[in-house]
Amino acid sequence: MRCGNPWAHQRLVAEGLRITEARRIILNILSKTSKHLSAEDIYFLVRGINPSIGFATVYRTLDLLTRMGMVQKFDFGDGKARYELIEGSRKDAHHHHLVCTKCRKIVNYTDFVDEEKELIKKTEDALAKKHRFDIKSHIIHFYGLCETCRSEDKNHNPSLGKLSM
Amino acid sequence: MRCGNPWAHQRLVAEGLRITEARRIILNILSKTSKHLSAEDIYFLVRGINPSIGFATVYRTLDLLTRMGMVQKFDFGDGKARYELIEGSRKDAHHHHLVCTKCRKIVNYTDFVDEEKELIKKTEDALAKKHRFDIKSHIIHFYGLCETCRSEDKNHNPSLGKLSM
DNA sequence: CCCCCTAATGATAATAATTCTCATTATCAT
DNA sequence: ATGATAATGAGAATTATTATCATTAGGGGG
Ligand SMILES: [Mn+2]
Ligand SMILES: [Mn+2]
Ligand SMILES: [Zn+2]
Ligand SMILES: [Zn+2]
Repeated sequence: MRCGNPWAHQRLVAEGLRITEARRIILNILSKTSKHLSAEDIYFLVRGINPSIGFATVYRTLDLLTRMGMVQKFDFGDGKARYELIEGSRKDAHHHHLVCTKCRKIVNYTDFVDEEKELIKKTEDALAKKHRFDIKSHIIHFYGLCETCRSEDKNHNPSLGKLSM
Repeated sequence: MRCGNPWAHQRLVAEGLRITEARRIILNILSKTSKHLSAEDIYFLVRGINPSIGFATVYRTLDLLTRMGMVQKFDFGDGKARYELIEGSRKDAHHHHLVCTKCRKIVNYTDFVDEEKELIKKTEDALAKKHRFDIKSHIIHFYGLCETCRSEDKNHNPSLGKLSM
């Protein structure tokens, strides 16, 4: 059972879980992208490789990997969840997000993580002590308008746009 | 048209929107709590005050207030959105969240915002410049186990619990 | 205070994402 | 290779949220 991802393979085996084709394919897809794929996105990519794999299995697998802590599930404000493999499998490190509220573009950023990392760590420790939490992870999202959407807005901007119902 | 919230009242009027009973009630509910209410939670509270108000109006109002920037919509990982009034109406300031992934308890924290605020600001500025974004808001969530859930876990913890499918 | 325009609403149907069910299949320890 | 059973595929079911549309009520002008 050749698997492109020895790290992920081991984690599954360590939990007594089986290495199935669906899991292999999904892990491969996730490890090859830095995009933020929805379950449906992943389903279509999976079915391009093996059309016999079902949608439910994609959901089940994403949920499993999320519960195992190998995948992080995000909500960026459109109706659907997005998934991303966590460091350990892909080599690029933990990062935060910049989200355009208009066109839904998502930017991963790892800049400034030096200072940021330090403060996050400090905050985590202090919060853990103060609120008696065992902190496992965090999510940091900045929301705004990307360059494109910002300039588009400058033109036709009647106060606040279509706000009424 | 007495309204418990002059600030909110003005914002609505300024946009040419009507001050309806549903809006008044919902704004009042939101301004009286620091909980993280779902649309359904709010619907039941609303109907305790005026049972003739419909669920759709609750959704519409929450969406309107969110688009106006008076309410922030959150996803804490359970299937439903949660809503919180933004500073300006309630007097307590912007805050971040600590979420227990087991019992779903949510803690608002405003501790450490001094250092945090500074870094957030710095990060925002740097990101705005680097990625040409006009940043409007951010969300910071820490996930982990609260004290209760942590100690419960210590007892019966077969490796990783019910992980399989 | 009354009228009128129309934004806003209530009831309910419709959507869309996600989860569940159950018969069948495939993984893997033996 | 075989058996126990974890995992799957297909599709039904569930659930949160949104759309539709006839009716109501907010509020400016008289
Ligand atoms: Mn990312
Ligand atoms: Mn909060
Ligand atoms: Zn954009
Ligand atoms: Zn807890």
